[in-house]
Amino acid sequence: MPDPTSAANPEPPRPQRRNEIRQQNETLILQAAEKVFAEAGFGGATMQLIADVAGLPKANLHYYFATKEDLYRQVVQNIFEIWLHAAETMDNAPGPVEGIGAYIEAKMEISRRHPDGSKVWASEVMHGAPVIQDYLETTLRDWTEGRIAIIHRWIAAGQMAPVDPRHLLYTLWATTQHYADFGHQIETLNGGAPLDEAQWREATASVKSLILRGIGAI
Amino acid sequence: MPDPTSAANPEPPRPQRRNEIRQQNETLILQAAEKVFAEAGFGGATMQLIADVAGLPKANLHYYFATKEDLYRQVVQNIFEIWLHAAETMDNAPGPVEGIGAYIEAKMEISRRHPDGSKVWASEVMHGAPVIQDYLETTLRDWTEGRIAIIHRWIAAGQMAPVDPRHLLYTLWATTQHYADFGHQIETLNGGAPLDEAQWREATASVKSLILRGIGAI
DNA sequence: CTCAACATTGACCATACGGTCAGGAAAAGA
DNA sequence: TCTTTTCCTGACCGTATGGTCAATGTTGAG
Repeated sequence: MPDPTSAANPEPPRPQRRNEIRQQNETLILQAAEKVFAEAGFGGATMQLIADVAGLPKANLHYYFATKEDLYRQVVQNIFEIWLHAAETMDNAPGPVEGIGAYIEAKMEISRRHPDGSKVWASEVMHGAPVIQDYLETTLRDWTEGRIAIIHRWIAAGQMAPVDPRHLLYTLWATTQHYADFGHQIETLNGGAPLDEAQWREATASVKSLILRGIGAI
Repeated sequence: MPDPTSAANPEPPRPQRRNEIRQQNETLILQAAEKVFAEAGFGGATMQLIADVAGLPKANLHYYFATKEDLYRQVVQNIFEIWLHAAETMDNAPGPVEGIGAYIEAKMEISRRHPDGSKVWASEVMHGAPVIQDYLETTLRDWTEGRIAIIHRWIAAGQMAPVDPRHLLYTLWATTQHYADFGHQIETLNGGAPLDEAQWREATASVKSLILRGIGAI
Protein backbone atom coordinates (compact mmCIF):
# COMPACT_ATOMS: atom_id res chain seq x y z
CA MET A 1 0.00 0.00 0.00
CA PRO A 2 2.16 2.88 -1.25
CA ASP A 3 0.03 5.61 0.21
CA PRO A 4 2.17 8.29 1.91
CA THR A 5 -0.71 10.53 2.93
CA SER A 6 -2.38 8.72 5.76
CA ALA A 7 -3.12 5.33 7.23
CA ALA A 8 -6.61 6.28 8.36
CA ASN A 9 -8.04 6.61 4.88
CA PRO A 10 -8.61 3.14 3.45
CA GLU A 11 -11.11 4.08 0.73
CA PRO A 12 -12.01 7.71 0.17
CA PRO A 13 -15.44 8.14 -1.37
CA ARG A 14 -14.85 11.02 -3.74
CA PRO A 15 -11.24 12.25 -4.00
CA GLN A 16 -9.99 9.27 -5.99
CA ARG A 17 -6.52 8.23 -6.96
CA ARG A 18 -5.65 8.54 -10.62
CA ASN A 19 -5.43 4.82 -11.26
CA GLU A 20 -8.67 4.26 -9.47
CA ILE A 21 -10.47 6.75 -11.65
CA ARG A 22 -9.23 5.11 -14.78
CA GLN A 23 -10.04 1.57 -13.71
CA GLN A 24 -13.39 2.51 -12.25
CA ASN A 25 -14.55 4.30 -15.37
CA GLU A 26 -13.29 1.59 -17.67
CA THR A 27 -15.20 -0.99 -15.66
CA LEU A 28 -18.30 1.16 -15.66
CA ILE A 29 -18.13 1.61 -19.41
CA LEU A 30 -17.42 -2.07 -20.05
CA GLN A 31 -20.41 -3.14 -17.98
CA ALA A 32 -22.70 -0.75 -19.79
CA ALA A 33 -21.26 -1.84 -23.12
CA GLU A 34 -21.76 -5.52 -22.35
CA LYS A 35 -25.40 -4.89 -21.60
CA VAL A 36 -26.05 -2.75 -24.65
CA PHE A 37 -24.14 -5.00 -27.05
CA ALA A 38 -26.08 -7.98 -25.70
CA GLU A 39 -29.41 -6.27 -26.17
CA ALA A 40 -28.83 -4.65 -29.53
CA GLY A 41 -25.89 -6.45 -31.15
CA PHE A 42 -22.78 -4.68 -32.35
CA GLY A 43 -24.49 -2.95 -35.23
CA GLY A 44 -27.54 -1.94 -33.27
CA ALA A 45 -25.64 -0.63 -30.27
CA THR A 46 -24.81 3.07 -30.22
CA MET A 47 -22.07 4.83 -28.31
CA GLN A 48 -24.67 7.32 -27.13
CA LEU A 49 -26.79 4.61 -25.52
CA ILE A 50 -23.79 2.99 -23.88
CA ALA A 51 -22.82 6.40 -22.55
CA ASP A 52 -26.31 6.96 -21.17
CA VAL A 53 -26.33 3.56 -19.46
CA ALA A 54 -22.90 4.27 -17.99
CA GLY A 55 -24.03 7.74 -16.97
CA LEU A 56 -21.16 9.45 -18.78
CA PRO A 57 -20.91 11.86 -21.69
CA LYS A 58 -20.30 10.17 -24.98
CA ALA A 59 -17.02 11.97 -25.52
CA ASN A 60 -15.77 10.41 -22.31
CA LEU A 61 -16.16 6.92 -23.74
CA HIS A 62 -13.91 7.87 -26.61
CA TYR A 63 -11.35 9.09 -24.13
CA TYR A 64 -11.05 5.59 -22.65
CA PHE A 65 -11.82 3.57 -25.75
CA ALA A 66 -10.75 5.02 -29.06
CA THR A 67 -13.43 3.38 -31.19
CA LYS A 68 -16.63 1.40 -30.82
CA GLU A 69 -14.77 -1.63 -32.10
CA ASP A 70 -12.07 -1.28 -29.44
CA LEU A 71 -14.72 -1.22 -26.76
CA TYR A 72 -16.47 -4.21 -28.26
CA ARG A 73 -13.22 -6.12 -28.48
CA GLN A 74 -12.58 -5.59 -24.78
CA VAL A 75 -16.06 -6.81 -23.90
CA VAL A 76 -15.61 -9.98 -25.93
CA GLN A 77 -12.17 -10.64 -24.49
CA ASN A 78 -13.46 -10.27 -20.93
CA ILE A 79 -16.12 -12.87 -21.61
CA PHE A 80 -13.59 -15.20 -23.12
CA GLU A 81 -11.50 -14.94 -19.93
CA ILE A 82 -14.44 -15.92 -17.73
CA TRP A 83 -15.28 -18.69 -20.10
CA LEU A 84 -11.77 -20.11 -20.14
CA HIS A 85 -11.46 -19.89 -16.39
CA ALA A 86 -14.54 -22.04 -15.90
CA ALA A 87 -13.08 -24.53 -18.32
CA GLU A 88 -10.36 -25.41 -15.83
CA THR A 89 -12.89 -27.27 -13.73
CA MET A 90 -12.60 -30.17 -16.11
CA ASP A 91 -8.94 -30.69 -15.33
CA ASN A 92 -7.58 -32.95 -12.63
CA ALA A 93 -10.88 -34.74 -12.30
CA PRO A 94 -10.67 -38.46 -11.60
CA GLY A 95 -13.45 -39.24 -14.07
CA PRO A 96 -16.26 -37.90 -16.23
CA VAL A 97 -18.80 -37.77 -13.43
CA GLU A 98 -16.69 -35.28 -11.49
CA GLY A 99 -15.04 -33.54 -14.45
CA ILE A 100 -17.98 -33.08 -16.77
CA GLY A 101 -20.35 -32.65 -13.85
CA ALA A 102 -18.31 -29.78 -12.48
CA TYR A 103 -17.92 -28.27 -15.93
CA ILE A 104 -21.67 -28.28 -16.47
CA GLU A 105 -22.23 -26.66 -13.09
CA ALA A 106 -19.63 -24.00 -13.79
CA LYS A 107 -21.07 -23.22 -17.21
CA MET A 108 -24.63 -23.10 -15.92
CA GLU A 109 -23.48 -20.70 -13.25
CA ILE A 110 -21.94 -18.47 -15.92
CA SER A 111 -25.14 -18.59 -17.94
CA ARG A 112 -26.93 -17.41 -14.85
CA ARG A 113 -24.45 -14.76 -13.75
CA HIS A 114 -23.26 -13.45 -17.08
CA PRO A 115 -26.10 -13.88 -19.56
CA ASP A 116 -25.17 -10.68 -21.38
CA GLY A 117 -21.60 -11.81 -21.84
CA SER A 118 -22.77 -15.12 -23.20
CA LYS A 119 -25.02 -13.35 -25.68
CA VAL A 120 -22.26 -11.09 -26.89
CA TRP A 121 -20.05 -14.12 -27.37
CA ALA A 122 -22.79 -15.96 -29.24
CA SER A 123 -23.46 -12.96 -31.43
CA GLU A 124 -19.77 -12.58 -32.21
CA VAL A 125 -19.43 -16.21 -33.26
CA MET A 126 -22.69 -16.16 -35.21
CA HIS A 127 -21.45 -13.26 -37.26
CA GLY A 128 -18.27 -15.06 -38.21
CA ALA A 129 -16.10 -14.09 -35.25
CA PRO A 130 -14.72 -10.97 -36.95
CA VAL A 131 -12.74 -9.85 -33.91
CA ILE A 132 -11.88 -13.08 -32.08
CA GLN A 133 -11.12 -15.42 -34.94
CA ASP A 134 -7.50 -15.69 -33.75
CA TYR A 135 -8.69 -16.79 -30.29
CA LEU A 136 -10.76 -19.53 -31.86
CA GLU A 137 -7.81 -20.74 -33.88
CA THR A 138 -5.31 -20.69 -31.04
CA THR A 139 -6.56 -20.72 -27.46
CA LEU A 140 -9.90 -22.40 -28.05
CA ARG A 141 -8.52 -24.96 -30.44
CA ASP A 142 -5.72 -25.89 -28.05
CA TRP A 143 -8.10 -26.13 -25.12
CA THR A 144 -10.46 -28.29 -27.15
CA GLU A 145 -7.72 -30.68 -28.21
CA GLY A 146 -6.59 -31.01 -24.61
CA ARG A 147 -10.07 -31.84 -23.38
CA ILE A 148 -10.58 -34.33 -26.18
CA ALA A 149 -7.46 -36.13 -25.00
CA ILE A 150 -8.81 -36.27 -21.46
CA ILE A 151 -12.14 -37.65 -22.63
CA HIS A 152 -10.38 -40.25 -24.73
CA ARG A 153 -8.48 -41.32 -21.63
CA TRP A 154 -11.72 -41.72 -19.70
CA ILE A 155 -13.14 -43.81 -22.51
CA ALA A 156 -10.03 -45.96 -22.64
CA ALA A 157 -10.31 -46.47 -18.89
CA GLY A 158 -13.89 -47.68 -19.29
CA GLN A 159 -15.26 -44.78 -17.28
CA MET A 160 -17.72 -43.78 -19.99
CA ALA A 161 -19.11 -44.96 -23.31
CA PRO A 162 -17.10 -44.37 -26.51
CA VAL A 163 -18.78 -41.08 -27.35
CA ASP A 164 -17.23 -38.75 -29.92
CA PRO A 165 -15.50 -36.24 -27.59
CA ARG A 166 -15.84 -33.38 -30.04
CA HIS A 167 -19.60 -33.64 -30.30
CA LEU A 168 -19.83 -34.15 -26.57
CA LEU A 169 -18.09 -30.82 -26.05
CA TYR A 170 -20.43 -29.13 -28.53
CA THR A 171 -23.39 -30.57 -26.63
CA LEU A 172 -21.98 -29.26 -23.35
CA TRP A 173 -21.54 -25.79 -24.77
CA ALA A 174 -24.89 -25.80 -26.50
CA THR A 175 -27.00 -26.95 -23.57
CA THR A 176 -25.43 -24.74 -20.92
CA GLN A 177 -25.20 -21.58 -23.00
CA HIS A 178 -28.74 -22.04 -24.23
CA TYR A 179 -30.00 -21.00 -20.80
CA ALA A 180 -28.29 -17.63 -21.25
CA ASP A 181 -28.61 -17.01 -24.98
CA PHE A 182 -32.25 -18.12 -25.20
CA GLY A 183 -33.08 -16.93 -21.72
CA HIS A 184 -35.83 -14.74 -23.04
CA GLN A 185 -37.55 -17.66 -24.75
CA ILE A 186 -37.21 -19.79 -21.62
CA GLU A 187 -38.58 -16.96 -19.54
CA THR A 188 -41.58 -16.64 -21.84
CA LEU A 189 -42.25 -20.38 -21.67
CA ASN A 190 -41.90 -20.12 -17.90
CA GLY A 191 -44.93 -17.87 -17.72
CA GLY A 192 -43.01 -14.67 -18.21
CA ALA A 193 -40.86 -14.99 -15.11
CA PRO A 194 -37.12 -15.67 -15.01
CA LEU A 195 -36.05 -19.01 -13.58
CA ASP A 196 -35.90 -18.82 -9.82
CA GLU A 197 -33.30 -20.38 -7.55
CA ALA A 198 -35.01 -23.78 -7.45
CA GLN A 199 -35.62 -23.81 -11.19
CA TRP A 200 -31.98 -23.12 -11.91
CA ARG A 201 -31.06 -26.05 -9.67
CA GLU A 202 -33.54 -28.22 -11.56
CA ALA A 203 -32.17 -27.08 -14.90
CA THR A 204 -28.60 -27.81 -13.85
CA ALA A 205 -29.53 -31.19 -12.41
CA SER A 206 -31.52 -31.99 -15.53
CA VAL A 207 -28.66 -31.20 -17.88
CA LYS A 208 -26.17 -33.03 -15.71
CA SER A 209 -28.14 -36.23 -15.36
CA LEU A 210 -29.14 -36.29 -19.01
CA ILE A 211 -25.61 -35.88 -20.28
CA LEU A 212 -23.88 -38.07 -17.71
CA ARG A 213 -26.38 -40.82 -18.42
CA GLY A 214 -26.06 -40.13 -22.11
CA ILE A 215 -22.34 -40.81 -22.07
CA GLY A 216 -22.77 -43.88 -19.91
CA ALA A 217 -20.96 -42.44 -16.92
CA ILE A 218 -23.80 -43.24 -14.51
CA MET B 1 -54.75 -23.35 -64.11
CA PRO B 2 -56.62 -20.23 -65.27
CA ASP B 3 -54.36 -19.50 -68.20
CA PRO B 4 -56.40 -18.63 -71.28
CA THR B 5 -53.45 -17.87 -73.56
CA SER B 6 -51.97 -21.22 -74.38
CA ALA B 7 -51.36 -24.71 -73.09
CA ALA B 8 -47.95 -24.97 -74.70
CA ASN B 9 -46.26 -22.37 -72.55
CA PRO B 10 -45.70 -23.86 -69.14
CA GLU B 11 -42.88 -21.60 -67.97
CA PRO B 12 -41.72 -18.70 -70.13
CA PRO B 13 -38.16 -17.63 -69.33
CA ARG B 14 -38.40 -13.85 -69.74
CA PRO B 15 -41.89 -12.48 -70.47
CA GLN B 16 -43.22 -13.14 -66.98
CA ARG B 17 -46.70 -13.02 -65.59
CA ARG B 18 -47.40 -10.30 -63.07
CA ASN B 19 -47.84 -12.61 -60.14
CA GLU B 20 -44.69 -14.44 -61.05
CA ILE B 21 -42.70 -11.23 -61.07
CA ARG B 22 -43.94 -10.26 -57.67
CA GLN B 23 -43.38 -13.63 -56.07
CA GLN B 24 -40.02 -14.11 -57.73
CA ASN B 25 -38.68 -10.76 -56.58
CA GLU B 26 -40.05 -11.15 -53.10
CA THR B 27 -38.35 -14.50 -52.79
CA LEU B 28 -35.13 -13.06 -54.15
CA ILE B 29 -35.19 -10.22 -51.65
CA LEU B 30 -36.12 -12.48 -48.75
CA GLN B 31 -33.23 -14.81 -49.50
CA ALA B 32 -30.77 -11.95 -49.67
CA ALA B 33 -32.21 -10.45 -46.51
CA GLU B 34 -31.95 -13.72 -44.61
CA LYS B 35 -28.28 -13.96 -45.50
CA VAL B 36 -27.46 -10.36 -44.63
CA PHE B 37 -29.47 -10.35 -41.40
CA ALA B 38 -27.72 -13.57 -40.36
CA GLU B 39 -24.29 -12.16 -41.08
CA ALA B 40 -24.73 -8.67 -39.66
CA GLY B 41 -27.74 -8.78 -37.36
CA PHE B 42 -30.72 -6.50 -37.71
CA GLY B 43 -28.88 -3.37 -36.67
CA GLY B 44 -25.79 -4.12 -38.72
CA ALA B 45 -27.64 -5.02 -41.88
CA THR B 46 -28.29 -2.27 -44.41
CA MET B 47 -30.95 -2.10 -47.06
CA GLN B 48 -28.25 -1.17 -49.54
CA LEU B 49 -26.29 -4.35 -48.84
CA ILE B 50 -29.41 -6.51 -49.08
CA ALA B 51 -30.19 -4.81 -52.39
CA ASP B 52 -26.68 -5.50 -53.67
CA VAL B 53 -26.90 -9.16 -52.68
CA ALA B 54 -30.29 -9.44 -54.34
CA GLY B 55 -28.98 -7.62 -57.41
CA LEU B 56 -31.71 -4.99 -57.30
CA PRO B 57 -31.76 -1.25 -56.73
CA LYS B 58 -32.44 -0.27 -53.16
CA ALA B 59 -35.61 1.60 -54.07
CA ASN B 60 -36.98 -1.64 -55.46
CA LEU B 61 -36.77 -3.28 -52.04
CA HIS B 62 -38.94 -0.53 -50.64
CA TYR B 63 -41.46 -1.16 -53.38
CA TYR B 64 -41.98 -4.72 -52.13
CA PHE B 65 -41.30 -4.18 -48.43
CA ALA B 66 -42.22 -0.84 -46.97
CA THR B 67 -39.63 -0.79 -44.21
CA LYS B 68 -36.55 -2.66 -43.06
CA GLU B 69 -38.55 -3.96 -40.14
CA ASP B 70 -41.27 -5.34 -42.43
CA LEU B 71 -38.66 -7.21 -44.40
CA TYR B 72 -37.05 -8.53 -41.23
CA ARG B 73 -40.42 -9.62 -39.88
CA GLN B 74 -41.08 -11.65 -43.01
CA VAL B 75 -37.68 -13.35 -42.75
CA VAL B 76 -38.29 -14.32 -39.13
CA GLN B 77 -41.78 -15.58 -39.86
CA ASN B 78 -40.54 -17.74 -42.72
CA ILE B 79 -38.03 -19.36 -40.40
CA PHE B 80 -40.66 -19.94 -37.79
CA GLU B 81 -42.79 -21.76 -40.38
CA ILE B 82 -39.96 -24.12 -41.29
CA TRP B 83 -39.22 -24.64 -37.65
CA LEU B 84 -42.81 -25.48 -36.75
CA HIS B 85 -43.19 -27.79 -39.69
CA ALA B 86 -40.25 -29.87 -38.55
CA ALA B 87 -41.79 -30.03 -35.12
CA GLU B 88 -44.61 -32.19 -36.45
CA THR B 89 -42.23 -35.11 -36.73
CA MET B 90 -42.65 -35.65 -33.02
CA ASP B 91 -46.35 -36.36 -33.32
CA ASN B 92 -47.91 -39.75 -33.85
CA ALA B 93 -44.72 -41.51 -32.82
CA PRO B 94 -45.15 -44.72 -30.87
CA GLY B 95 -42.38 -43.81 -28.46
CA PRO B 96 -39.44 -41.52 -27.67
CA VAL B 97 -36.97 -43.43 -29.79
CA GLU B 98 -38.97 -42.75 -32.93
CA GLY B 99 -40.46 -39.40 -31.93
CA ILE B 100 -37.45 -37.70 -30.45
CA GLY B 101 -35.11 -39.46 -32.85
CA ALA B 102 -37.03 -38.11 -35.84
CA TYR B 103 -37.25 -34.66 -34.29
CA ILE B 104 -33.49 -34.53 -33.80
CA GLU B 105 -32.93 -35.61 -37.37
CA ALA B 106 -35.33 -33.00 -38.69
CA LYS B 107 -33.80 -30.24 -36.64
CA MET B 108 -30.26 -31.21 -37.60
CA GLU B 109 -31.33 -31.16 -41.22
CA ILE B 110 -32.67 -27.63 -40.75
CA SER B 111 -29.43 -26.55 -39.10
CA ARG B 112 -27.65 -27.83 -42.16
CA ARG B 113 -30.00 -26.47 -44.81
CA HIS B 114 -31.03 -23.20 -43.22
CA PRO B 115 -28.17 -22.04 -41.02
CA ASP B 116 -28.87 -18.40 -41.82
CA GLY B 117 -32.48 -18.72 -40.82
CA SER B 118 -31.49 -20.34 -37.56
CA LYS B 119 -29.09 -17.50 -36.85
CA VAL B 120 -31.69 -14.85 -37.52
CA TRP B 121 -34.05 -16.65 -35.19
CA ALA B 122 -31.40 -16.93 -32.50
CA SER B 123 -30.50 -13.29 -32.87
CA GLU B 124 -34.13 -12.27 -32.62
CA VAL B 125 -34.67 -14.24 -29.42
CA MET B 126 -31.37 -13.08 -27.92
CA HIS B 127 -32.40 -9.48 -28.38
CA GLY B 128 -35.64 -10.01 -26.53
CA ALA B 129 -37.85 -11.15 -29.43
CA PRO B 130 -39.00 -7.61 -30.29
CA VAL B 131 -40.96 -8.72 -33.34
CA ILE B 132 -42.04 -12.30 -32.56
CA GLN B 133 -42.91 -12.07 -28.89
CA ASP B 134 -46.52 -12.86 -29.67
CA TYR B 135 -45.47 -16.04 -31.49
CA LEU B 136 -43.54 -17.17 -28.44
CA GLU B 137 -46.51 -16.56 -26.19
CA THR B 138 -49.07 -18.26 -28.40
CA THR B 139 -47.90 -20.75 -31.03
CA LEU B 140 -44.65 -21.77 -29.39
CA ARG B 141 -46.13 -22.02 -25.91
CA ASP B 142 -49.02 -24.14 -27.16
CA TRP B 143 -46.71 -26.40 -29.11
CA THR B 144 -44.45 -26.79 -26.11
CA GLU B 145 -47.30 -27.71 -23.77
CA GLY B 146 -48.53 -30.28 -26.27
CA ARG B 147 -45.13 -31.91 -26.55
CA ILE B 148 -44.71 -31.91 -22.79
CA ALA B 149 -47.93 -33.86 -22.52
CA ILE B 150 -46.67 -36.40 -25.05
CA ILE B 151 -43.42 -36.85 -23.17
CA HIS B 152 -45.28 -37.27 -19.91
CA ARG B 153 -47.29 -40.01 -21.53
CA TRP B 154 -44.13 -41.79 -22.65
CA ILE B 155 -42.76 -41.54 -19.14
CA ALA B 156 -45.97 -42.90 -17.66
CA ALA B 157 -45.82 -45.78 -20.11
CA GLY B 158 -42.32 -46.59 -18.91
CA GLN B 159 -40.82 -45.88 -22.33
CA MET B 160 -38.24 -43.45 -20.91
CA ALA B 161 -36.86 -42.19 -17.63
CA PRO B 162 -38.77 -39.50 -15.69
CA VAL B 163 -36.88 -36.60 -17.22
CA ASP B 164 -38.23 -33.07 -16.92
CA PRO B 165 -39.87 -32.65 -20.36
CA ARG B 166 -39.28 -28.91 -20.44
CA HIS B 167 -35.55 -29.16 -19.98
CA LEU B 168 -35.44 -32.04 -22.41
CA LEU B 169 -37.00 -29.82 -25.06
CA TYR B 170 -34.51 -27.05 -24.29
CA THR B 171 -31.69 -29.55 -24.68
CA LEU B 172 -33.07 -30.69 -28.01
CA TRP B 173 -33.30 -27.14 -29.31
CA ALA B 174 -29.91 -26.19 -27.94
CA THR B 175 -27.94 -29.11 -29.30
CA THR B 176 -29.44 -29.15 -32.76
CA GLN B 177 -29.45 -25.39 -33.35
CA HIS B 178 -25.90 -25.13 -32.04
CA TYR B 179 -24.66 -26.71 -35.28
CA ALA B 180 -26.16 -23.79 -37.21
CA ASP B 181 -25.73 -20.88 -34.84
CA PHE B 182 -22.16 -21.77 -33.86
CA GLY B 183 -21.33 -23.25 -37.24
CA HIS B 184 -18.43 -20.89 -37.65
CA GLN B 185 -16.84 -22.04 -34.39
CA ILE B 186 -17.38 -25.68 -35.30
CA GLU B 187 -15.91 -25.04 -38.71
CA THR B 188 -12.83 -23.45 -37.15
CA LEU B 189 -12.38 -26.37 -34.78
CA ASN B 190 -12.80 -28.68 -37.77
CA GLY B 191 -9.65 -27.31 -39.34
CA GLY B 192 -11.38 -24.49 -41.14
CA ALA B 193 -13.60 -26.68 -43.28
CA PRO B 194 -17.38 -27.05 -42.99
CA LEU B 195 -18.65 -30.42 -41.84
CA ASP B 196 -18.90 -32.78 -44.78
CA GLU B 197 -21.64 -35.30 -45.46
CA ALA B 198 -20.13 -37.97 -43.23
CA GLN B 199 -19.42 -35.55 -40.42
CA TRP B 200 -23.01 -34.34 -40.42
CA ARG B 201 -24.14 -37.95 -40.15
CA GLU B 202 -21.76 -38.45 -37.25
CA ALA B 203 -22.98 -35.31 -35.55
CA THR B 204 -26.60 -36.33 -35.91
CA ALA B 205 -25.90 -39.86 -34.71
CA SER B 206 -23.91 -38.50 -31.80
CA VAL B 207 -26.64 -36.16 -30.64
CA LYS B 208 -29.30 -38.82 -31.10
CA SER B 209 -27.52 -41.54 -29.18
CA LEU B 210 -26.44 -39.21 -26.40
CA ILE B 211 -29.92 -37.86 -25.80
CA LEU B 212 -31.83 -41.09 -26.29
CA ARG B 213 -29.47 -42.81 -23.88
CA GLY B 214 -29.67 -39.82 -21.59
CA ILE B 215 -33.42 -40.13 -21.25
CA GLY B 216 -33.22 -43.87 -20.79
CA ALA B 217 -34.99 -44.69 -24.02
CA ILE B 218 -32.27 -47.06 -25.20
C1' DC C 1 2.75 27.18 -5.16
C1' DT C 2 3.73 25.66 -9.94
C1' DC C 3 3.24 23.15 -13.61
C1' DA C 4 2.75 19.13 -16.40
C1' DA C 5 -0.02 15.20 -17.02
C1' DC C 6 -4.44 13.47 -16.87
C1' DA C 7 -9.49 13.80 -17.12
C1' DT C 8 -13.90 15.91 -18.74
C1' DT C 9 -17.18 17.57 -21.99
C1' DG C 10 -20.18 20.60 -25.17
C1' DA C 11 -20.09 21.60 -29.73
C1' DC C 12 -19.09 20.23 -34.02
C1' DC C 13 -18.35 17.38 -38.55
C1' DA C 14 -18.54 14.09 -42.35
C1' DT C 15 -20.80 10.17 -43.51
C1' DA C 16 -24.11 6.63 -44.11
C1' DC C 17 -28.48 5.19 -43.34
C1' DG C 18 -33.69 4.39 -43.93
C1' DG C 19 -36.97 6.11 -46.47
C1' DT C 20 -39.43 9.14 -50.29
C1' DC C 21 -40.86 10.53 -54.73
C1' DA C 22 -41.55 11.76 -59.40
C1' DG C 23 -41.32 10.12 -63.70
C1' DG C 24 -40.86 6.54 -66.93
C1' DA C 25 -41.18 1.49 -68.67
C1' DA C 26 -43.76 -2.64 -69.14
C1' DA C 27 -47.68 -5.52 -68.80
C1' DA C 28 -52.88 -6.34 -68.63
C1' DG C 29 -57.31 -5.17 -69.82
C1' DA C 30 -60.82 -2.88 -73.11
C1' DT D 1 -55.05 0.53 -80.40
C1' DC D 2 -55.77 3.25 -75.98
C1' DT D 3 -56.03 3.22 -70.98
C1' DT D 4 -55.11 1.58 -66.58
C1' DT D 5 -52.48 -0.78 -63.38
C1' DT D 6 -48.28 -2.52 -61.87
C1' DC D 7 -43.41 -2.27 -61.74
C1' DC D 8 -38.88 0.03 -61.74
C1' DT D 9 -35.26 3.31 -60.32
C1' DG D 10 -32.08 7.57 -60.03
C1' DA D 11 -31.97 11.34 -57.34
C1' DC D 12 -32.94 13.28 -53.24
C1' DC D 13 -33.80 14.30 -47.95
C1' DG D 14 -33.73 14.44 -42.87
C1' DT D 15 -31.64 12.23 -39.29
C1' DA D 16 -28.59 9.72 -36.35
C1' DT D 17 -24.18 7.89 -35.88
C1' DG D 18 -19.11 7.36 -34.90
C1' DG D 19 -15.67 10.17 -34.14
C1' DT D 20 -12.93 14.83 -33.29
C1' DC D 21 -11.32 18.77 -30.91
C1' DA D 22 -10.40 22.71 -28.30
C1' DA D 23 -11.28 24.53 -23.97
C1' DT D 24 -11.62 23.69 -19.13
C1' DG D 25 -11.22 21.38 -14.76
C1' DT D 26 -8.57 18.21 -11.63
C1' DT D 27 -4.73 15.76 -9.60
C1' DG D 28 -0.22 15.11 -7.73
C1' DA D 29 4.93 15.41 -7.97
C1' DG D 30 8.69 18.63 -7.13
